[in-house]
Amino acid sequence: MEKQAKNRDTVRAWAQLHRASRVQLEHVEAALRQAGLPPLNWYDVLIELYWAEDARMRQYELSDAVLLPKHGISRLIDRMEADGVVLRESCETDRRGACICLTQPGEDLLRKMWRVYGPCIDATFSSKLTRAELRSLQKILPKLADR
Amino acid sequence: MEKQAKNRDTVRAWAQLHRASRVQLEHVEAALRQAGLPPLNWYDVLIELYWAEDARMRQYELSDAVLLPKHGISRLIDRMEADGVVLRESCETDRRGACICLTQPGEDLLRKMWRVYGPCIDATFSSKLTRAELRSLQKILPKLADR
DNA sequence: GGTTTATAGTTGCAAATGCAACAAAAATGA
DNA sequence: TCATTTTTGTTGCATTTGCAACTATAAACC
Repeated sequence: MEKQAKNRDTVRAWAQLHRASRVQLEHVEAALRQAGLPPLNWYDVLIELYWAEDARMRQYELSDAVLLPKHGISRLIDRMEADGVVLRESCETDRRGACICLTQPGEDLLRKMWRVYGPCIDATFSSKLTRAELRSLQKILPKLADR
Repeated sequence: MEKQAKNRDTVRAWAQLHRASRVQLEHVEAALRQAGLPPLNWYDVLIELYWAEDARMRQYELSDAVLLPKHGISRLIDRMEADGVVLRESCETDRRGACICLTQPGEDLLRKMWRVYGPCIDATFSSKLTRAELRSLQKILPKLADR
């Protein structure tokens, strides 16, 4: 189990990848919570909408962008809509689903979250890496990131 | 928001890190589920016990090793004990908690899971990286992995 | 057109997770 | 020794997630 000499390095890198991700995310989630802000996946949705044309996207697009299954998105949007940061607007070209729209309060929240999130990335991530290491990660990680 | 030119690369690497981890984990979890096996955190606990002296650990040690809060471990062990793969044995030197012991069925399950897990790492992880990239990750990621 | 298949999204129910409060034992320290 | 604080673990409750079944619309195929 994980002991064959030849795979050993591989498994170590694998484990480090997930540990690094978890550790980093824990920091951010803790910071957001402490600031009385919603969890990170709200940010993920908000920023996607912010980047999208007309600040609107279909749920299946969000689902793809933030790596959440469709029913996960459905309920996440329920909560966010109840909070007023997004809006479901009926879609003319496809009556099966709605367009999810970013509201002004949503954009405000996005900014408020970034003021906590951004510094957190600096403190726990970029400050621990050299420029070269950062570039290296940027080259390697995308290879592991497509589904 | 994430737009300042100077931080841009940083944020991209940050995002890739988490995306890579998520994508990879999804593959493994899906494979395990399809094989009718328990989720990955069972494996994490089992392998830690397997590596431990006398195949036994305290819950706080597991908590630290697998990055799960103590109440998370407590309940995870509940489930695993109910399944017979670990055992809570009273601890002589500290009557507050028990020692978690790996059972024979637990070791069997560990092997069964590895037969799915291992090949999965090859297929979705190592096969996408060169030796040099692997070494690079091994050097960089640990810097991001301590709490 | 009409039938079949695929896609988008919702919902019920069970399982897992997070948070806070709690209990009990151990360590600290006056 | 006795009171205080820390550590270890459990439990109740609310929130979130996962899975499967379902509805409704759209697309594809005769």
